[in-house]
Amino acid sequence: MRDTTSQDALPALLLEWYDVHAREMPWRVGPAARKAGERPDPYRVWMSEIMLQQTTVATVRDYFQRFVTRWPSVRDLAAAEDADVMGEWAGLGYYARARNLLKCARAVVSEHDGEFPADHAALLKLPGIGPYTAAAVSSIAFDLPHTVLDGNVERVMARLHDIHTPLPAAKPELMTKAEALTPETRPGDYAQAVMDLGATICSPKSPACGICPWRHPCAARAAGTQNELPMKSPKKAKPVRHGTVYLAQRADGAWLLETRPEKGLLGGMLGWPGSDWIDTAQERPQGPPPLPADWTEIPGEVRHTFTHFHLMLTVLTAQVPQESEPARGSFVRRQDFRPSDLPTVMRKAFDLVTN
DNA sequence: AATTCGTGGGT
DNA sequence: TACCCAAGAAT
Repeated sequence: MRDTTSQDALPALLLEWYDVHAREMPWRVGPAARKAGERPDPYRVWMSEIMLQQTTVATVRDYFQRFVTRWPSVRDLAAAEDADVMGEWAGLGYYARARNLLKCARAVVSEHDGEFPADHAALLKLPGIGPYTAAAVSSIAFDLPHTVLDGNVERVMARLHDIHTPLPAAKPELMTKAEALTPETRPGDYAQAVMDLGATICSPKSPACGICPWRHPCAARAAGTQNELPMKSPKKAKPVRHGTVYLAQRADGAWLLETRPEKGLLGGMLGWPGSDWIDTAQERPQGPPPLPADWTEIPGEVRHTFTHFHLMLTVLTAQVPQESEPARGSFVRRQDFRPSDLPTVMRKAFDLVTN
């Protein structure tokens, strides 16, 4: 039997589902409380959206709690030291987000009197806020009818309309479809509802079509193509790169660390001095050590995969005298050093040396 | 417009 | 093991 659901009925169907099945999150005001007039704190909504970029909810929860506990307001965050914010972000990845997080907080204080603008265009101008996040903050925090297009919405729209154009080429078309469905009433709940649907029902693998509020109007389900959508352009293979890092410990126990340059991989993060990382060289790149010492190679190596390459790191370590003068980096006393301040690949090197 | 930018968990 | 995937932005 052909579906007779009107397109106009889709938002209401989804909101009805969301009223019952909304996921609970520390930054979210649930549908019942929102109906009672409660609004989420724009600072917390913004913080969560930045953290959630390409990152799972499960991973974000703990980071979010630590950040808002340590910096409860945008003014607190704007006043923070760069190194403290980068250290707290360590392990979450995509470190440009942390650098822009600080820039954005400071811009909100200096240019917007410490209040996030509700205006979509004004949000777009802030560091680290792109089309998705501007729509998410304006809709979720201010209940304005803007359309979020994230990976969930792309998948839901591709299936709902049985669109076979591969991503990312399909994005404009998917955005048009998503905009056509965005309601004027409860746009904030609707935005969160589509994403919840994509995360819990219309999942990438084995979607639970039988319990989906949109199962009747879904074109992919009718065609049986839901498991193949969305189509994606083939991705390139990852090359292997090699490098060397040097872990020097001073007589008093201090470790030799350096803050990486602002731009590029792991920009602004703490790390061990070392060589450049280069593609499959026959000989391992060693570079010059940060200071002359009796360097010992640690058996085994650090293997780590980034977004676009695999890395194999040789780890060298040395005990050096108290009066050492390194050519690079500076010694950090043990009580000032938390391994959790390191990005994961650097923490792996530390673990290899200390375990 | 194609690349660059992390990480952990699931399969 | 290897690949996929997650509330993308900047360049």
